Amino acid sequence: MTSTSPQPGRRSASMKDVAARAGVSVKTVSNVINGAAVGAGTRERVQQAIADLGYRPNISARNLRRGRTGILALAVPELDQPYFAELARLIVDTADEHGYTILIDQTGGGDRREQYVIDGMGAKLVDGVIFSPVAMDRLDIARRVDTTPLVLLGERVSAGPADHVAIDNVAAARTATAHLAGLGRRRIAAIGAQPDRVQGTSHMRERGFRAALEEAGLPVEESLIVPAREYHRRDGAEAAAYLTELEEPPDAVFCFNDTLALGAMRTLHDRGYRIPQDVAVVGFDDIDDGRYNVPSLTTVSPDKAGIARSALRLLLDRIEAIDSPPREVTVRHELRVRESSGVTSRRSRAT
Amino acid sequence: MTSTSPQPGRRSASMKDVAARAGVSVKTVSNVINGAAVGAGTRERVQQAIADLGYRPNISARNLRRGRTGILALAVPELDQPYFAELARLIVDTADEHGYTILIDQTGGGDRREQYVIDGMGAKLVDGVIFSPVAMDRLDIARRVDTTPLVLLGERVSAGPADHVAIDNVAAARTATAHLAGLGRRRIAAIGAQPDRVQGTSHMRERGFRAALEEAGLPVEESLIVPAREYHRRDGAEAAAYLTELEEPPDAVFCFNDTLALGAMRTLHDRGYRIPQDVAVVGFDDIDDGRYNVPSLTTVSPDKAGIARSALRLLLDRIEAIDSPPREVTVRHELRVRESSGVTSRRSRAT
DNA sequence: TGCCATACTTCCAACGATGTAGTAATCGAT
DNA sequence: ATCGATTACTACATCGTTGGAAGTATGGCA
Repeated sequence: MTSTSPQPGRRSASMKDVAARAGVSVKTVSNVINGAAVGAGTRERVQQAIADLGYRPNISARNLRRGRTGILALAVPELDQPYFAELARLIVDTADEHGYTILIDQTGGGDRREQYVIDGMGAKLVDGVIFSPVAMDRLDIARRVDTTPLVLLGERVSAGPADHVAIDNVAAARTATAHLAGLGRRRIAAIGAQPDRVQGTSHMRERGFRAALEEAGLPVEESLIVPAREYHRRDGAEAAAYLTELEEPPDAVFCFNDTLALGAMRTLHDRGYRIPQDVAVVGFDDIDDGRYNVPSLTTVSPDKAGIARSALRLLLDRIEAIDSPPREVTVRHELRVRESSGVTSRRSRAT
Repeated sequence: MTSTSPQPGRRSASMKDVAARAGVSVKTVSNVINGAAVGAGTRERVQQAIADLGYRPNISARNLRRGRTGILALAVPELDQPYFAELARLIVDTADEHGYTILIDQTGGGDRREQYVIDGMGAKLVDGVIFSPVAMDRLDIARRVDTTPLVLLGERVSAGPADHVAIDNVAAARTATAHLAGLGRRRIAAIGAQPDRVQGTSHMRERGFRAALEEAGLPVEESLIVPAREYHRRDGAEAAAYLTELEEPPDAVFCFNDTLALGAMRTLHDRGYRIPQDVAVVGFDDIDDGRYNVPSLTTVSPDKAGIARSALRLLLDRIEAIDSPPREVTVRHELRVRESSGVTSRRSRAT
């Protein structure tokens, strides 16, 4: 350690300072940093100078020159939805492996902020965007003029206008509902419909739900399909309250996500229903909460790590080859049967 | 809308293109964008050209010139810890109000990534950092040479080397423990100790716990103070398993965060303990999950919005006045008593 | 010894925006 | 009509970095 004080003034060291100290040209310093061919002795001296001065490259300048920033945006509606929090974690980690940093944008699911996202986030700041839309539909995205590479998450829009990663929501919802029907349940409710949206995840899950009922020979009773404005516990709790007040309450509920299910189970419990004996409950997303809840929650488990990996791969590919046709990736999912629709052994360990 | 096609080639429009189209100099375009004095007619023309070309400023270039980026980093250990997810949401929203964008860095609580954070995140990319440390202690932070403004979250280090926002963890833990003692509990356990750390949140909470026991005239039994490596549900579940296997299990547990508590409650339930009759449980953080859990979780509720606001204010102040002495902000907290330590009326609504 | 390939290194011009200095036009006051 | 002040704009240098062209040793080979 021959280090001297890192910097005399406020301004931090630039390549010029390093070059002066090492007695070489600026470009040579650049070459050392970028691993280009440099003589061993020179390299040594330059690295010493870098250490002495505490030099760190200025990203803005580098990006200006290179035309890219090394930053990718992840735009999700709400970070405190466990599903998005878990997904964000995986995406941040995966991006890190590829040398990218993730900038998280929280849209709140509103038009204005989502429009802002597909318009390229106000400035040339990110090299690409992974976007989980709520308000924007296929048309909005097809109309976009911005050229920032974009990957869509979650809403399965066939032959969409952009790269897209999703699970087969219809099939997943059908499996979940069929599971309930297979248990002998006959009045199966759904929580999480969003009738005001024409497309979107909720719509897919509702379609799968209806299809499964028909396949099982059960009537589709509209009063058992309960809308939920947001997908928070509160909304699930309210929907369940409504269901218990029906003349003939359901004996099973398929919730379009886990937080709805957790909220619903809370209300069901408060009103004296036993789960799963009186009402079986199935959720969607497989968040950590559901595993440890009492009772633990049966749920559709999407391959979140697979979503993160695929989204990043699509995005990085597009950054390199911007004109290739849009691709669709469907990630696998599976049904995890737990206590809320199965056995309730007291001593069963959470899975 | 007199807009023509946004861009012919791949390269997106720069100020030069806008200037050419509007028939003015580049600087005039810059002035229009930055709100400097420009004639009404000229402004009009320039704005039209901006719209026509779909021009958006290049952040890298602007930053290179201005020396700031408009980006703040938020470094937290894990995004899928609900506490951090909820906090991140608030911080993102608050920063947005101030015209800043938040770049989220997930440290995983490890040395390497945390060191990277206090070293300024590898390059001059962000204007400031809000950092919730796990591995780094006071000394590491005092030693840092990087000058990027830094605000620390969560770990109360008196007269620390940097701006700092926290709640009074000792007092909060004491209140929580006193609450349990006040219910007549005599064998009060704690989950979440981290003996290998000298400082940090866990340490503060343990101190408060011990203090409360002494004040209540209860013996401090070391076997009832259970460590937890991480603060996930799994760790809470394991710790609770250990506690139930003691000769004389506890009649109350204070968990150092809510996810530990939720995991612990799951195990307690599995092993036939009734909550709160057999074991009362108190958590820390007031995450949304705890409100809807069965039973709902008594917890220490820190003013998260206050933390977000204070952290941002401190950071923005420091960005402007880098040399002022470090400040400490203590945010208020309160105990939210719910079912896990109180009444368990079946029909009680979640709060 | 002379010539050339090889291996480093330097010089210069960008990247896109903004600050400073300077010029042209306009205005009011004399 | 003249001056100074003000306004509206332009030209140019600059931020820190990298790509490419050009330059300079070094060593090999005839």
